[in-house]
Amino acid sequence: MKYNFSAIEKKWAAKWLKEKIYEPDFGKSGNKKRKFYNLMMFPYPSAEGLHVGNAYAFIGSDIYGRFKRMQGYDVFEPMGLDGFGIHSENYALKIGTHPLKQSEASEKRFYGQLKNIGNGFAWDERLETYKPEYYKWTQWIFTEMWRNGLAYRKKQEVNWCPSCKTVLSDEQAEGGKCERCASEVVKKELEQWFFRITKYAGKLLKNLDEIDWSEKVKIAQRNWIGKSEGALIKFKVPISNIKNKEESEIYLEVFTTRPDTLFGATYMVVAPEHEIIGRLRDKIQNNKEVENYIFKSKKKTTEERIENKEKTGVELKSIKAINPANNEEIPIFVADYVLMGYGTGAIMAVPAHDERDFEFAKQFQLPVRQVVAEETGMKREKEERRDGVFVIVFDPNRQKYAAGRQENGILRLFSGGADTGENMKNSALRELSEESGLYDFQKMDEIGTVFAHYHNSLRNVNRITKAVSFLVVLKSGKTKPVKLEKHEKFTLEWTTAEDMEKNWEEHNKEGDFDHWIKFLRQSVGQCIEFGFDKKNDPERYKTSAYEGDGILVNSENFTGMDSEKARWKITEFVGGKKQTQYRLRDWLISRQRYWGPPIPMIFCEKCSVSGNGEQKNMPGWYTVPESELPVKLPNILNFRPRGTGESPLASEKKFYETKCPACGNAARRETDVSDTFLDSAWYYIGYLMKISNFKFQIKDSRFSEIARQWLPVDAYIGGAEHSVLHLLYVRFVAMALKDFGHISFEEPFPKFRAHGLLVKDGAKMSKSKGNVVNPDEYINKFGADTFRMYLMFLAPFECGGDFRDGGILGISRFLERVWKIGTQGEFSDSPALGDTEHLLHKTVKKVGEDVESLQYNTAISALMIFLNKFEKTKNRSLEHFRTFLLLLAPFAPFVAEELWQMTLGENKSAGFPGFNSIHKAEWPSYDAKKLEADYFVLAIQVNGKVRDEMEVPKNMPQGEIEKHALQRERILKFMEEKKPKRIIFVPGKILNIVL
RNA sequence: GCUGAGGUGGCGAAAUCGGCAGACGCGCAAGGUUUAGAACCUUGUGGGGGCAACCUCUUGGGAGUUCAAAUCUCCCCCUCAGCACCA
Repeated sequence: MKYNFSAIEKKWAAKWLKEKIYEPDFGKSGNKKRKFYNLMMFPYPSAEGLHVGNAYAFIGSDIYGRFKRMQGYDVFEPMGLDGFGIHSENYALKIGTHPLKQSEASEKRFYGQLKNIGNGFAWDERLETYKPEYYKWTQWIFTEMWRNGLAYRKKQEVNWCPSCKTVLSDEQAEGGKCERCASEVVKKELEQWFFRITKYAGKLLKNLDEIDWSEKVKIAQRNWIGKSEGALIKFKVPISNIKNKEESEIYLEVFTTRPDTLFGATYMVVAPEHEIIGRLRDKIQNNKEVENYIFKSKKKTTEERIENKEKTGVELKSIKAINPANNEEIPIFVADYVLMGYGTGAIMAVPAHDERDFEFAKQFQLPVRQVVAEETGMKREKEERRDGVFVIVFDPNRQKYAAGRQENGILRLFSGGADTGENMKNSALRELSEESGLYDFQKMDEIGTVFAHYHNSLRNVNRITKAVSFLVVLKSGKTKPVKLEKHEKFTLEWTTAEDMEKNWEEHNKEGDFDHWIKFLRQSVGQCIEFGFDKKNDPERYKTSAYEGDGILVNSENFTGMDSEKARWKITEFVGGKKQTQYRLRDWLISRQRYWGPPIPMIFCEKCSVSGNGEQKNMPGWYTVPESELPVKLPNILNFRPRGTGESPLASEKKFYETKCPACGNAARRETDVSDTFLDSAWYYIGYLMKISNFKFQIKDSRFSEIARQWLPVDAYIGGAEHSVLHLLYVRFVAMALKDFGHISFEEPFPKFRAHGLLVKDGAKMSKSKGNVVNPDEYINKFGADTFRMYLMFLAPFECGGDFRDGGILGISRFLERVWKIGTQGEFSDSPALGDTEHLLHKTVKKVGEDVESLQYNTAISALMIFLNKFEKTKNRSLEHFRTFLLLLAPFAPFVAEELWQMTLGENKSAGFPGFNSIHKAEWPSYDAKKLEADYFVLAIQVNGKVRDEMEVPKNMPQGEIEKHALQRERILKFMEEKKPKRIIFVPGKILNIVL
């Protein structure tokens, strides 16, 4: 009999559907099985048909579901179409049809394809997000958000996609490109609807620690939420010549994570959109220049901002701010490296300890004041506290640096203890002259301070030195006689920066020279910037800000304090307050498009004027009463996006004209539709409502009983590309619904796994490359079973795989062989057990464990290994084969079912009522005692190299094994008559004889 | 630049509480079968050396720990993915 996969697949698909073997036993009495909600991300029907990437994800998820079903769970594996939204609409526009008509075609096409991949879908519960009975509840969720203060309208600069002609959320405009069509996103000021997802930022972040998700998705969400802790600090901006006294006390508030660096704040920066600019317009001397700058920076596209990171800005002349720490007057700039959307839109700039501020300060020649000193070297016990100055000397004529060469070859910097009361600078110069004889200087600069831990070998003591460094540039190389103390034995030497660094690095045990290396590098950097050093590479010796923690300097009473401790102390000192800031912004929910659920809101002009409305701060706005939901999307002909910032519905008088629910006067419906991601933010609940064709309501007690039984989802599998889109929104909506009292859980997916990306010949599949795999083609040619197994055999499911045509033949051969052995193979009444039995038990264990951890590739390999052995077995056991079929069933459901039924034999009438599908059969178990054979092959090593192998009975004691091993000819040869020094024995694996 | 993942035969990949590297499959080669081809079956298949038994080298590169390293530690190189002035 030939393996006719298409006939087999057709037959069983129909039978399974008829017998409803994949329909769970919802809420029926007597259902004692544990439930298992196995969910996969439903597709959006935007293109020609089901993408092979979808098929890959669905098959991988289905294998897990089938495994769970065989383990005795009542598995619910629903499927539907996410057909509302821009992607489906864009596709309809592209091929020139109406989205409504297109959706009918897509349904046919997608469901047809989905039925061919061999998944155990519960088809009765399928749903489509664009059906009114579904989007009624999408709209209801919007009204609930509104009623609970989580939906609001606000005018704000938003992301606008000129190609899709609509606004986008931050999540959908990552990297300045539209998530859908990859067009450049521009900024536009528009009034829009938002969901207050930021209210849940803390919970969204915190719960991540408790849910079992792929780590990379958790990391992506953590980064996106972007928590940082810091302080809000107010800077006074004194304004003179103002008559109104209140007006003269203006404050500029900043958010900072480093209040400990406040004494180093030498200027401030506000974002171009900051309100203070408009407010002080008259007071800004150069307001024309400022306005010009603001205009230019607004015109910059995101791409320009990313590509050209050079800092630009303009000072707000004639107004100043007061640093509250030291009452110093500091300038204020407007610069677009400060973003309005984060913190307060204004910063205190600490160029010494922030890389961006440092860059800006260099460009505008603003003072850089160090206030945190790094600790270098290694902390030791019993350290002597010292103060010291260190000098780096550069001679522009020689283009070389000076150091003292000690007798032990180590170069040292000219240095000395800083005597109390003596001016640091003078002390440094005095030491330099005494030790080197140099005296003719043209420039001297303080480089910086560090706290250096090191061991002083001369005196054999450990030290912690507050080390201040200076750079001295010579006018000439003239010298006078040196005055050295007894212990100072060294001579002046001119050397290159590179040699000096190399010298220290060679001797740099435990970081003893770290501070000198740091001083040198910063000094060379300065010398290059001043134009003295013309030889060294500016890139290599680039100066930079120190952003780490350390010990405070130049900070009045806080000097000497740990920077971490000083954060809160200084905040307190200046009357600031602690603040937790998130990067996450509110979810922009409205879209100026046609194909989506109309936002169910009504605006009444009259109520707005008189200040009436459902929400105090938003007069004139009313929700559509629940009894009137859904607000149906009208079937209009002119559905093309306008690009005016308004939806096509805004031209439909019949649609938008309505009456105010409060006062009864003429009012206008909202004409924007909601974001597609809201449709998919609750679909896992929708599948359960579909049981009653949406007659259950989310608030319904009958529904909550079903929901209690079936939610949350037990296993969710999908693509990592939705890490911060769908997967964040869906968690937020669940949290909100829980707080409103509609559901009892706050995390909808306690377990989520991201599958890998399927590529073709090493490249991402894309239409432009023409390397898109059409699943139908392969299913027609090889059958769904082969196709499924091939996809899963490529690589670990969570890594993705590379689709190469050649490999599919391997699986095709494998299933042909399974078929052959099942239909033509002879089974014995008195089967030989032995090795085959051991291997079978091993295979049951391996396949079960691998499927549980989604390592399908190695599970399939184990099945192949078993088949290879089974083919060679003489008296085959039918029971063995049928156990093998059970293991194969999740991967190749059709052929496994066919052979299972075929080999049922007399069991066919063994009292099973109805249809006894393999997919409802029990997953086999293994006997731990039968996992191992009675003997094993031991590798014998001599000095770690394998030299021989020996068959050893399972229970032979170590002593006896050694005795045998040491008698073997090959081993004796490699031992060369030496005595073993040590023998290492790893049971079942290795015996290593060390000579 | 930052973060995450990764680098193993001609290819997809196995092996990670350190214990025989390359399982399984593709491809390739030889043989069988066939009028011929396809399909199928058998055997072989990391590199170098040797008629052979066998020896030797090999997990991106370099050092280290160990009886033993793809696996642990340090340094460096490369690839992919995500983020990108987040104060």
